[in-house]
Amino acid sequence: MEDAYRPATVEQAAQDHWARTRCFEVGEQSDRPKFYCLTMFPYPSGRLHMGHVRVFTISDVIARHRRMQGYNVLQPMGWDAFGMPAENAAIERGVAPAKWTYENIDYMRGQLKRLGYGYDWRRELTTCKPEYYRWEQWLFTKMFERGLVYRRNAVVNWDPVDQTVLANEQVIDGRGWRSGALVERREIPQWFMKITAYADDLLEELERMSGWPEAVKTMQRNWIGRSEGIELAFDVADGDQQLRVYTTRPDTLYGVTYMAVAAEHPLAVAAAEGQPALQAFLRECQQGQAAEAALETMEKKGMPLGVDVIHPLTGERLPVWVANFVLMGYGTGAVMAVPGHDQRDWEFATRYGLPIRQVIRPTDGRDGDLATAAFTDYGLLVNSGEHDGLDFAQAFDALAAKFEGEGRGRRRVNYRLRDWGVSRQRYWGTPIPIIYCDDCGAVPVPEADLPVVLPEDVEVTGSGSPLQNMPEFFECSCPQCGKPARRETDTFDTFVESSWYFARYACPDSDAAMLDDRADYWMPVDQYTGGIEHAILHLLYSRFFQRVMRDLGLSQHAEPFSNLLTQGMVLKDGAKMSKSKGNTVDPQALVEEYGADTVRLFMMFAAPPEQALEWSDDGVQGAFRFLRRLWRQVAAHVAAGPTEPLDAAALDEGQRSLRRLVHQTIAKVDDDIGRRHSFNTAIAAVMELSNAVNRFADGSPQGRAVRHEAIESMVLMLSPIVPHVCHALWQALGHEEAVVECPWPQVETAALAQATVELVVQVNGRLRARIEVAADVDKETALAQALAEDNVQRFVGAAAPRKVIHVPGKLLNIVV
RNA sequence: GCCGGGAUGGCGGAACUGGUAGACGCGGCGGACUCAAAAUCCGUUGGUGGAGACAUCGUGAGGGUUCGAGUCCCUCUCCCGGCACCA
Repeated sequence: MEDAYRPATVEQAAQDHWARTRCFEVGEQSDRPKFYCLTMFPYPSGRLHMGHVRVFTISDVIARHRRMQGYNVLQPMGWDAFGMPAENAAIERGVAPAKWTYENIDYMRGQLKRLGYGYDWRRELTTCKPEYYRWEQWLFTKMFERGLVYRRNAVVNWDPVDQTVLANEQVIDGRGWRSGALVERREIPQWFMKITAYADDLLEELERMSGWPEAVKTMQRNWIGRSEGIELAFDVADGDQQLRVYTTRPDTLYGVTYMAVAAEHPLAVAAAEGQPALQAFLRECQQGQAAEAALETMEKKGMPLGVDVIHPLTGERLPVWVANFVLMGYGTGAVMAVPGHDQRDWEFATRYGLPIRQVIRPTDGRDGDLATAAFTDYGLLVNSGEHDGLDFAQAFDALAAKFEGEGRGRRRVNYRLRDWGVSRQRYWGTPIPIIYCDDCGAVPVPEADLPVVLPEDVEVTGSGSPLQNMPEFFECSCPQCGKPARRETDTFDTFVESSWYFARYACPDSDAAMLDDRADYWMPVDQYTGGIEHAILHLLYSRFFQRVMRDLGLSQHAEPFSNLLTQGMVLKDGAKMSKSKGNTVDPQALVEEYGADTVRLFMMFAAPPEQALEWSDDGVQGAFRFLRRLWRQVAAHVAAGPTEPLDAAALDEGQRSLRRLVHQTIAKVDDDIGRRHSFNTAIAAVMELSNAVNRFADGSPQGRAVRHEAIESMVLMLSPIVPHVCHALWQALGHEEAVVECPWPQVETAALAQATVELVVQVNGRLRARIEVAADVDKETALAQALAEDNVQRFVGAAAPRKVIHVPGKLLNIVV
């Protein structure tokens, strides 16, 4: 064995071994239980960044640990290859998106291999290839047949100068990123997937998903936003029209003092005819961005339409206002305003001098003063005629029954979740397989004509999609009647590709079907790891697609991911690493300087996976130093010659003590990696063991046997984290079999036994002494021994203890 | 604005189910080795007082529950993620 640790040669040798033995290529014939370990696949942006290294290392450690525990582990890798950056590169540098993407993939694949991840590369997926997206197009046509997709108008960010649709991130301070023009909201026809048809199922199943973090489940619950309320029609005065609204607070109905409608609402459009001031305001409402955060934070403005509605209970006339915060696309495009009991309505009413009426009285003695804010809690009805004195539930039932009897309203479950708009007016994406025929309407492309291939040789200008200028792409004939027709030039949202790739890894080469039997063997994913930023959209869309695939008979499973780990970001100087901030650290340079193992070790040691990780160059040095120390430790042990077998019964106190630590550490590391995913504490525990071995000076035959067990255990325990150096060290320890094929070390319970333990002694909850007691000591004995301590006596004094709390094996608290 | 999360020494973090605050690592300081430096090794390292034993303060801020709170509850501050066309 070499004296010095040389990562470059060590890592090359280990990677050659894995490639030669193809040990990460797995099939479905196995007597081991399956374990499917997956990370969110990367966008091929050009080079790996530290965030990638972090998430892939987390997953690789889990996969290698499971493998040692005897599972048939699948860990695949692929590329989420469609998306805007490729178009941006095309605009800026004139390189075709396809060429740019494939070159990035080639480079990044090399980087992944250099980092030593245990992937089954035969299953690599690239979503911009027709073999992949044809099945996505196929699924869309099946959803079309089942009525799960439809077309309607929806709002986009419109750049009036570049004449193009902008993504939210391309709008900076309300202006187009390239033109600088003020962005407008514009409605265009788009395709939608009916995720709302699964809203209740997606919501309810969360209750049973014990392997997901509570925070993610809470966010999804709130996103789906199930509410129970009443849909109610107000009669428009002086006419036969009705204004429909939905409310979850029918108990506040007597407090309605005005109505608010969206600028696009028919009532507003009709009222604006011949009223230039109102028309100007409606135009103003269409300015600004489509993003909800922008809408919610903008100044709330409105104007009266000069139209009244009749209050269905009091017969009072209520003015209808148009307001910029009410959106036509959500709900009915109209809301009833209760300024006394809704804060946004309160602010609007205060601004425009509209009446504020109290109709709910607090039940806990508060005054509920409406002069400073709305009172939004539940309470008892007042100023509500015959309904005075009812509580929320009673008022809800009474009013629902009344309106249902009159045919004016009905109880309704409503969701905040909206259907998924999948149309994008972009080039670099999966073509939507639809043909528009003047006679037959929107017709899905027949299965035999799939895939609709995206032309790769195009010129991207940044103004609209190149597909719109390519007759050879969009000119076609109607599949139904054969007449000349026009192909859809919009492409899919890239979230569509990432909503089913996890299942496709099971059968990436299947050209007869989207999924086959192999998907049922591997699915669901046992461990899914990715960024918390995907907590809602990607994970909800994937849950939706998995259900659609189940309902089409492609899978038996409703849920795609059994266990979810959401990892934090990698920061430097407290900020997310980004080119614009100039605070990036290139993984490639570090791998070249220290080796992959050092980078992996630092990543796993610096922070628990869910938390943000603060980058530290010194910390990387420390990780490298530890590996070098480990190397020397093994080298010194090996150089001292072979050891004799361990005889557990013949050990002295010092030997038993080190051996106890070995088995305690195995138990802790197994739990830390396998259950808690607390890799940083697992590494700390092995470091402590390594320090203890260094201090252990016993050169006797049994002393060396104990040290041998400790060192072999350390190498096995570290091998999921730093697999290359452990591959070399395991060989140096004289093993024929590679460490990657070794089972996880077993805890020997007998080695954990301990005759005495340290007990912390507190007086009135404050630490005053530590005593050594028998492991099974009773309370009285422990108390007597504690009272014999000088420092305990000082604080207890002559008084008799009022109360004694004994936590066996931990603490004794004397209360005086 | 709404939803979710976070805040512990000089720094990254540990404390898993309410029971020893600061494991492990980095950095600092002192020492050994060396002509010297690097590397390595040993010791030490939250603040204050004390020679020490030890005492006392201390987990973003303020309050509360408890024999005991970093951990539970209430109020607040700041930071991060998401908000449906970034991925």
